[in-house]
Amino acid sequence: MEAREKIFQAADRLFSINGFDATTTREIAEASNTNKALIHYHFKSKRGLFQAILDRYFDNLSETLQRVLFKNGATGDRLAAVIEAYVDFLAKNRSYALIVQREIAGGTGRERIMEHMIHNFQMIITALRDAYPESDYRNIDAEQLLISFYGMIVTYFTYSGVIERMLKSDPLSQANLAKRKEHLLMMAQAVLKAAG
Amino acid sequence: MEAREKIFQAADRLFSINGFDATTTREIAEASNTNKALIHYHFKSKRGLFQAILDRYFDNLSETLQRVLFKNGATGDRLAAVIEAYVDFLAKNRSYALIVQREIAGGTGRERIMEHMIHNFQMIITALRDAYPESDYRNIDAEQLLISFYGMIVTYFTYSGVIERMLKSDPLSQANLAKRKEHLLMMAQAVLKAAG
Amino acid sequence: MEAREKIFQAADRLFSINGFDATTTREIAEASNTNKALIHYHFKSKRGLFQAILDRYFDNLSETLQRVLFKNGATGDRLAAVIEAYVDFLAKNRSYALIVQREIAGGTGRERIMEHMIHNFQMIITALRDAYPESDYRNIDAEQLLISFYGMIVTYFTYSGVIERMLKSDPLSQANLAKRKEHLLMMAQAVLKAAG
Amino acid sequence: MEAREKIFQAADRLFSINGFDATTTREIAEASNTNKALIHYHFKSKRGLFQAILDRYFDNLSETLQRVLFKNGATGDRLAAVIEAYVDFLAKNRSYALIVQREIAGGTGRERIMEHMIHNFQMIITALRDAYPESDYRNIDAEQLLISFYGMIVTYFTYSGVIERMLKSDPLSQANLAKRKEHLLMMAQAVLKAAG
DNA sequence: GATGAATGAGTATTCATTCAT
DNA sequence: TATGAATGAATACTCATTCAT
Repeated sequence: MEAREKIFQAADRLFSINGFDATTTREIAEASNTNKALIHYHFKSKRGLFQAILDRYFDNLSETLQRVLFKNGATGDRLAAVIEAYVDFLAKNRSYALIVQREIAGGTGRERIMEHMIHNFQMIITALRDAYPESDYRNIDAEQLLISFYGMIVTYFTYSGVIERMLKSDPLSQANLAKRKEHLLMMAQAVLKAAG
Repeated sequence: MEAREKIFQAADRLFSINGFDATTTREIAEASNTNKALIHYHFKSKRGLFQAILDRYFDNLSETLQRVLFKNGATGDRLAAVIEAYVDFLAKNRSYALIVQREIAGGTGRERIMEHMIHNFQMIITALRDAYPESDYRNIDAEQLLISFYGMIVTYFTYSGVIERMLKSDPLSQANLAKRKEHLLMMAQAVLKAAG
Repeated sequence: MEAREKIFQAADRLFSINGFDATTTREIAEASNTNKALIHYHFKSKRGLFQAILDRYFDNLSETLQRVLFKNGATGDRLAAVIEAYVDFLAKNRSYALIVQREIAGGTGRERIMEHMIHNFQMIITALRDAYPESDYRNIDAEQLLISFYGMIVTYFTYSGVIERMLKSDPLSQANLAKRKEHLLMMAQAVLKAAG
Repeated sequence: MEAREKIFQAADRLFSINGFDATTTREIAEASNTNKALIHYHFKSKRGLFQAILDRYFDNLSETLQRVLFKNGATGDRLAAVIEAYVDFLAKNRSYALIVQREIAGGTGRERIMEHMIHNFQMIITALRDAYPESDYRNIDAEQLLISFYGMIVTYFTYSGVIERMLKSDPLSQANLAKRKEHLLMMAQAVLKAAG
């Protein structure tokens, strides 16, 4: 593997475990078997490296969402598809949720993350609204619903440490992920039925 | 106000804004109109100060939950009461959610927070289960439900920056908080109805 | 015991073990079951406390030497008496040698110690010279001899850690001290005989 | 000169003058025309720098002793050779005696120094014993003799401040060093004669 | 691309000392 | 006498970044 990519991956892992501030360039250099100066050669600065990591995640996530959102289908189907896609994305990109969760709470990278976030959220809302005639689910407040489902999904990953102790098994195992998805879909059906 | 308490409050504010690592003892000393040495005199270390802040929050939260959980009432009523109490607690203690969210993602203080968290979660689950005869809501998976509602509630506060831009108004205003509560109660009713 | 004396003794012990710089007023306060402010009340400053300890030692040592030096007797007897008295003094005041050895090598207290030292040395030389007619031991260089015997005596105490490992028994036991004295007296006789 | 060596030499000088604790990294950085961070880059820590200095001294001393000890010759010649070599070493390495004297009295670095010391002492004893038939000097206690001569030699250097005032001339001048050596050799002859 | 050396600015922490009571 | 609280100055050490090769 190229040095640039080795640095990238070591940093991704360390940032997700210890956060941006608590991760040092020396640690990244050691973990990637390179040296501090090379990090600056490839990424200009520690923050530049961090941004590169975030950008890659957001590119992948946007792409994933777009692929899923603009298929035709009923509101319920679209909602289900987004839920599944989001869960799969977070399961595959373990570091993403941890990094974002920390950074959104405050920090230098907050603004950039918020922009991505808002962009994605609005894309989702547009897609969902687009799927149902105003008349059908007039009681549904799309923003509130989005926050709720986003919260339900993402919390499962950011609190996986706590959840592991509650469930007494790995929350990210195939079985437990399937169970979580099932629960989320049940929630979606329940709310649509109630609002219909 | 005593110096100890001035330090405590300044630190609480700064930690919640910038996180533990990005907050310096110099900043805390300046913000509290004291000096760095006094922080160590009263709290032994920067981390000791952080723990003192967390401990106070967890004491308050535990007390709040206990007051609300063990009133009599139907399952739905208890669930509604917990939701309201949690939202109120987070609204009153703005820093808490931000601090915990960051720390739970990883870092030196994670273990201690996780213990508190699990303790509270199990207390809630026990109280809810205790409220409904096994037969009534046999389809409800209490752990999944807890994660979901916890996620719905807490995300509203930790993502308040994003939400503010979506709603184009302050998510923590009385009006918006009331709206959020209403939504959460609607979700609770929907899921209970679906599972009943 | 009075607080003043408790501080004095705790400080004597700690200074001799770790040296002046490496001993903190907090340690002294804890070891003496008092508090830092009281040290300053009784001794003005950390250095004042140190000086008080040194002064007490030098007072005792001067007195001891004076008692022994100005008895009548032959040169050899006087030399033997000084050797014995010095060894006994160092054996009884374990901290003294350690403190002086460190301080004489350099440090803020050096000047004061050197003054005491020179005063004692000159007193000894005067007494020894006074004891023998210029003609008897005209080959003896009193200063050189003094340095030699002082070195032989004091090194046994300051290097007691090393010596313990060489002898495989406690250098400060009665038996070993007696052996050391015997050796020193043998050295004294040898040199006087050679110079006579 | 390289920065590493500049730091090394400045530190050697400062440690010998003021001791380990009273010497600050800032002083070392200034005296060596470098900066504090570079000290840690090259020596990991202040103590690491100190150890490096000690290690170099002990390497040189061991080598010096070995060169001198295992030449053939009578007991008296070997003793004389060791005395001369030791005096020359201390005269050339002014800092060594001061640093060791202080550290041997106690502190964090004591153990390491004691090990070197014991190693050298045992090497000397072995060499001396090896040089005389058991029968010749059966009254000589080699350990006591070693302590005595070590004390006579080293004290001349560690107390050079006091001695200067007594002699009223520089104890480290060529003339005074020669005089000291002469005295030490006289002592050696006297004791061998007495014990023979 | 890669790397050892170098650096200014910063960190948490500790210190002896003082003050008010 | 005794003590808890307070403080300015200092400490060892670490950091991200730059530079020369």
